[in-house]
Amino acid sequence: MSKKVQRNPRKSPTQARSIATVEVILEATIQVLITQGITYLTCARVAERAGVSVGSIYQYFPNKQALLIAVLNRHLDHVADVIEAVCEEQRGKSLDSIGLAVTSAFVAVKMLRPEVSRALYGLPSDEVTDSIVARTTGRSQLAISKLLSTCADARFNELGLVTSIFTGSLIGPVQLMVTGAIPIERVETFTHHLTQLSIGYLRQVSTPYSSGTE
Amino acid sequence: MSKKVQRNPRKSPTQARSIATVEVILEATIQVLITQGITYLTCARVAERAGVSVGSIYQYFPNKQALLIAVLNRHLDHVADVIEAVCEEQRGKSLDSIGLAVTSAFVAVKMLRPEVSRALYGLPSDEVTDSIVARTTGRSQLAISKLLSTCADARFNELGLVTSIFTGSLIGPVQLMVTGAIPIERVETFTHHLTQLSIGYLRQVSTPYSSGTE
Amino acid sequence: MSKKVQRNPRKSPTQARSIATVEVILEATIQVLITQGITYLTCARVAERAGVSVGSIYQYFPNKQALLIAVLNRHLDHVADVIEAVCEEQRGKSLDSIGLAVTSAFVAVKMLRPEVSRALYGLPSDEVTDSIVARTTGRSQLAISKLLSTCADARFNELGLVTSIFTGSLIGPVQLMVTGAIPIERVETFTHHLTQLSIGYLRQVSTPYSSGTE
Amino acid sequence: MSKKVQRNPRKSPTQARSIATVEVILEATIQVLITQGITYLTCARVAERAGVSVGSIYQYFPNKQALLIAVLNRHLDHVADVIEAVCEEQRGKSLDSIGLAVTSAFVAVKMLRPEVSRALYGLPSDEVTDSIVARTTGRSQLAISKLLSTCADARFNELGLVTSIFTGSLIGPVQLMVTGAIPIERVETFTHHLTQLSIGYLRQVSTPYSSGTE
DNA sequence: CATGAATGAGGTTTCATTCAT
DNA sequence: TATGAATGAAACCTCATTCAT
Repeated sequence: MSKKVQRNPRKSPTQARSIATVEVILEATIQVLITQGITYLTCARVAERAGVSVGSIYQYFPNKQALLIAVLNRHLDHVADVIEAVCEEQRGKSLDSIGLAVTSAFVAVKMLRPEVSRALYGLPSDEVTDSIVARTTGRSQLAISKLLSTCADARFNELGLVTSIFTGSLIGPVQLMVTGAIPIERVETFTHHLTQLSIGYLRQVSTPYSSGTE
Repeated sequence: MSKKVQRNPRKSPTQARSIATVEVILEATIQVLITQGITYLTCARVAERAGVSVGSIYQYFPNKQALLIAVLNRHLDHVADVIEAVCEEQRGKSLDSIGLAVTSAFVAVKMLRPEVSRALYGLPSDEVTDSIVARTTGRSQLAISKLLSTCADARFNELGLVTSIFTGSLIGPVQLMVTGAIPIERVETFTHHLTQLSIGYLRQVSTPYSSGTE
Repeated sequence: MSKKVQRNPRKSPTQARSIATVEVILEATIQVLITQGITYLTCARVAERAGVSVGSIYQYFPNKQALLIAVLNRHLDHVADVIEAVCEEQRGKSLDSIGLAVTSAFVAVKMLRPEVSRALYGLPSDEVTDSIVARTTGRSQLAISKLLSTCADARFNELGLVTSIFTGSLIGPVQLMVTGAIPIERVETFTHHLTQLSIGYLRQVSTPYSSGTE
Repeated sequence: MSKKVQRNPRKSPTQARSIATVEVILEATIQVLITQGITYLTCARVAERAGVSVGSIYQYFPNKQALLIAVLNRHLDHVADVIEAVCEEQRGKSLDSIGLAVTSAFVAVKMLRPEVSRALYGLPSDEVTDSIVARTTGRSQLAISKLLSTCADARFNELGLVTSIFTGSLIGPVQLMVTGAIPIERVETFTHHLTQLSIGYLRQVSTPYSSGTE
């Protein structure tokens, strides 16, 4: 962890066995993170959980941090992928439609494997993790920002700030849910409220607009 | 060195010095956290920064974890104190007043020393830190929940969920600001937007109500 | 060994206990080197031999290589010290006197603890050890070079080359003796021969010279 | 891939290829030694440099140490071969002729590939390498010793010691040259001086002798 | 009480060697 | 035979914690 920061996997896994091993290692990392926490995330434990030897970890990852980076990248890239997809799909739709779609998508993707989301939220921040978060958050915000500017029935000043607050406002509540502070059975109501939160906000900070007729 | 021949001090000087030392150590912990990050938070570094010996840390704290606990408790308790105070002050006021006051107070207290807030957000979560966060979040939510039920012009169903989402929705954006993702110079506009976010939400999920007529 | 090359001891040992510990560690390093060889020179073994814990080694040496560097520096600096001293003492003397004195001094200092000399000759060369050898060899050669130019009864062209070959010619035979290839009981005869070797050479490559009268 | 259908090769091609592979591996070992040093001499690096797989190394060498042994043996055996040859050729010649021939031969063979000589000088000594050095040095010394006893114009007491010092005195200066401490451009002058060194010595420790008269 | 030297468990990482394909 | 993925023993190094001074 740290000092010599190297980010690339040592060997690009070309063979089938290699790919499987990498997969197994990454999943084991997540499982250790979920069940024991970052404090107990050691190479030995990951290897044991993965059913491989420590050496195999180092065949594919230059150091322990690289494992975390890989896991985090995967998860957050997936989130950004989903957000980008929904943004693409919502181009030119109404404010209400956009608010609902983005909010639902975000909740859904984070609740797909809530323990994973939770474990990754709990990671200690450092320069590397921060930069990954910044990169993927950037992707989402860019997509959302572009989407908002295509909104059929609203125009936004302060587009950057609005996007930040919009996305930011989803994070906190979702964090409360993945950590169990809000009971998971209430996802439906929760999502409904969150949608109202975002739509309410977007309405407040936009000027209504009718594209064609008026 | 010399025999301790000191009588009748107002406060036991020992104790006064102790308190000062504890203070120095805690502040050093925060500084190391801010400047080097949790990865580099070692007892030796804290001692050096504090200008005391490692041994002295163990005079006042049973172990390293206790340092973090103390720092986190202090910070979050302070936040909860501020929230409780504002809740007390806002009893019976209007929804708009409450939304504005709570939001502003939260932003203000987190932005008092943004680097500290940032450093503490970045702490790895484990059972201990989670329980501290839960406890202090609980305090705030309880106060807010009670406050909302005194609101002069609105009534809330789902009070628990509303409180959770209300407070949760503040956390994300504030995190973006303390991490610098939203420029700090824009606190004013930011607070304004955040207020609109919360008030907008609270309106959506409440039923209007006029205390007088009925 | 290698990569992060750091050369300074972490802590300058000020207290008596510290100095003693450093001494014990250095001597243990030499002993392990002598009895087991560089292949088996591990921090654990040094610590065990020194009767301290591994941690104590790292209190005073940033890494394993630093241990070797310290030991090598000490030994070679001592050799250079001795050579410099004898050179000082021989200023202006005759070629025969100089040849005898320098040769004897070199043999004597290397044979003081032949096992140590042997162990250090056997160290794998790398950039760091090479630079230490270069530095201390440089000291000796500079001193000898200056000395030769004060010789009462001879003048040298090619002073640099002569100095190199003169000193170089001592190294090989001495190495044979410290490694046991030449029996140690024969030091006397050995030194005598070596003296003849050097004096013979110096005569061949110098022009006789009488300082005053002629 | 395709079935091996190859019949009646002159030499078993397998064997021919084997020999080539061994050669490639040994040369790769030398190259890694020269360019990276013993610290970085790993089987993986040798394999990469040789353009074969790690497994192939183990096809031909039982372990890593065997690689080094093979390389060292080859080099030092070649040196001994050359010395033996020159000794054979010089039988019965004069002291001057012998001194010149042996010295020149030694310098020449070590300077054939100075980087190789240098790299091998830098090997850490252990029982195995020491025994190889001892064996090959022994061969040279035996040859030289026999040669000296055939010298046309000189007789030596202490033949063993003289041989040791004679050969030993060549090693040091040559080491200075292969390491670059003496500039390589000066080989000519260097060899001349070294010859004077050895001849001078041999004269000093011998009694002149004229084969004819008695 | 304060100090900081000493400890050693535990984590990270390397790499010679094996073996299924 | 050749390959290179997998192994795991063993080395390095850190740092929370203790304790003699």
